[in-house]
Amino acid sequence: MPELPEVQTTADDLSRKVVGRRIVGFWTDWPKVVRSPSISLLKRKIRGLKIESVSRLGKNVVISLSKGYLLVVHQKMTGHLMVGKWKIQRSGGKQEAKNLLGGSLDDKVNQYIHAIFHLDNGEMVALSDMRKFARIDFGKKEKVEELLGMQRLGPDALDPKLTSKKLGEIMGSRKKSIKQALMDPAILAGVGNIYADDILWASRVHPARPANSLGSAELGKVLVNMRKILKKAVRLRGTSVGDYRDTAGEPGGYGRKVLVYRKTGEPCGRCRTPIERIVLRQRSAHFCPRCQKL
DNA sequence: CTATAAACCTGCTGGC
DNA sequence: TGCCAGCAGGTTTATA
Repeated sequence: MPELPEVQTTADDLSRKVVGRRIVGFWTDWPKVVRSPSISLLKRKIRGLKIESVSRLGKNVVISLSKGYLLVVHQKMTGHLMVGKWKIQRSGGKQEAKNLLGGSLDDKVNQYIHAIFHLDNGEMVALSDMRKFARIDFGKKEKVEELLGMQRLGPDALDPKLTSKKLGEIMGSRKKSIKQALMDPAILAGVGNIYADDILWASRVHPARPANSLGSAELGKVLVNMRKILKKAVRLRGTSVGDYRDTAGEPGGYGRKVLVYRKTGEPCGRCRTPIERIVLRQRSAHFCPRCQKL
């Protein structure tokens, strides 16, 4: 599941691999993947635009194009962008993307390719997404930014301007649990289930604590651990607990470093107490019942 | 305004 | 072995 570190890895890879290239075509077999505008408009307007830069905002991959256009991809749960060369084959009602470059871009990933941007050097940027939740927005910079603004995105989790005072302001009025608040993109952008559990474990804060019940010292710890853990995960090129892959189809390295996520019953790394799992608003949360008191 | 639930999807797991 | 309910989770949309 791509969270901030996975999306950062994707954006960095794309920066290295496709900046300077021109987009010459677009293909999809899943019309819903394009949220805005219409597919025909996207196909017509994107042709010939040059990729100028790639960055990340929250969990969005933001691709700046020439002539003031912007392409925003949200990979949601199982989506990942890859760079390579594929051939789309149709057999019966099924179509299959076959990788022509070899390497780690195996068939398991390729069979879920639902959108392809063709580049002027013959390479492609492909969006593989088993569960078809990913979404693409395209348009003039102002228009897409307005669209992103509609999400009322909170500050980015790695925004250097985010102080513990500001975090206190954001959390102080929230009655929902600290874990839900950390994961709510309208409050804070970039943190998902895996890192939220690890950040709270490192901060010794119980995930079900109301956000507005945390003291300033606790919020300070949450901020420090959030930065430490997210930056470490970026260095390790993300987590592959689910089926996240980088743009070359390789898994991330944080998976082996996960502290508590999906470690129910395993000993806590600090006190050996078995890790517990609870359900918070239909989502699982993992924590140490001894280190993280309510 | 806040908060919650359902919807979007499909592969995998576990129970029978 | 096969079927099927239930689970996984980021975000949007609908509802209270």
